[in-house]
Amino acid sequence: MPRSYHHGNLRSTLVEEGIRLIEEKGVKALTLREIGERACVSRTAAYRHFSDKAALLGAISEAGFTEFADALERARAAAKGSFSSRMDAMGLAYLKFAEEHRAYYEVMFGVGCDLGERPAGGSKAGARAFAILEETIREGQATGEVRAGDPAFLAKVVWALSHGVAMLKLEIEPGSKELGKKFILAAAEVLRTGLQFF
Amino acid sequence: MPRSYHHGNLRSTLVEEGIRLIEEKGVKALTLREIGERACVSRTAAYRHFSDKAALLGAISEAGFTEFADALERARAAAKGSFSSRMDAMGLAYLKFAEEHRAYYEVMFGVGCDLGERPAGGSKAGARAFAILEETIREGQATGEVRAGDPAFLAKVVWALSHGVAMLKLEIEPGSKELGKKFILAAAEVLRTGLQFF
DNA sequence: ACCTGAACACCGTTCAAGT
DNA sequence: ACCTGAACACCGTTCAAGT
Repeated sequence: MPRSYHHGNLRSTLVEEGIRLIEEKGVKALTLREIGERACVSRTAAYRHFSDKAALLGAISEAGFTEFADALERARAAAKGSFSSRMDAMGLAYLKFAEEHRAYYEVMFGVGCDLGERPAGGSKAGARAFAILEETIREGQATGEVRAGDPAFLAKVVWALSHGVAMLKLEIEPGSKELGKKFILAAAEVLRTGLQFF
Repeated sequence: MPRSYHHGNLRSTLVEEGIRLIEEKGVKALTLREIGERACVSRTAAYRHFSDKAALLGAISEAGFTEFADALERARAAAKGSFSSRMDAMGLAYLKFAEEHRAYYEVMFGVGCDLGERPAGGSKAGARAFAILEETIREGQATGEVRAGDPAFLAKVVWALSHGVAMLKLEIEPGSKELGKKFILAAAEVLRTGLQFF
């Protein structure tokens, strides 16, 4: 049906078109004017649903964290073995997400913009992703594969290391799939073996 | 002396004023117009010395990497003991730099802009910083504190992990000095103990 | 060779006005 | 309640013109 004067679900449409645009042309090309045009709406219509361009970016970031948390959860569920196999699977899923959804990842982690939305703080889905990681570490502690200690702190270190590998892969060695895999496996091994010595 | 019509060293002045501006108001406030104004020059004068705004950002990034490499070198020279003490010192210096020169760090690693200049690729001082890290790892291998293997690859992993910790500190837990120290020491320990198991 | 000033094609954002 | 259109204050960049 042809859309009426009142769009109905403009908010979600703007987020979807924003994501599509960002994936096609990058963060810098993400302009309220073009998002509006793609949504067949005036370039100022977004201000009825978002206080700001930063707020729209925040919504896009939140959608990204939702997909991200889902990807981590799927990887963890698929690897039904030991702590180490789950860590490997989640690490590879992390890198794969950062590779395949570079634009998402950039918005989520503030690369290319300086919005207020932060990875762990403020994002509901980001907190969910973090909880998945924390739970995995807790399991590793239960089986004795990870030393005792605050799981939240250990999860933060793991996240930081994963982020570093993803960024290095993205910014220093783009395009090299094999090297990326080698990196994440090496980091996973460091985490596995190293965590016991904290 | 009052400056004449021909500035003389406009290029370096623009870089310096750019750095000052970015440290004061952040990456987003870095505009060619205000840089020009601060340098007491027209807003288009920069185009005589830089092809682009991205080129000026590249020069700022290069200056940042020079300071960064110097900081790492000082930390390494000051810690004249074992591999582990050097790793700790360099790790803390890394985090300190990211904290105290947030703006620099953001430009250097593409947070807040999408310029072509990349950490290891393209930056001369960045390559120097990397070489310092690689050399330290080489020494660790010589004394048996680090397992054998391609030092460049190990250095990349270490860099990635350090970057991750710095970013996490910057974006997830800003302001907490103690937590940051705890992080970098934990990561350093992971690296130390984990590197032997690669 | 180096710098300026006006001009152009973009932005985000505001606000009175339309439906 | 939701959307539009004109307007405003910004950008980066180009280019003929000045020194």
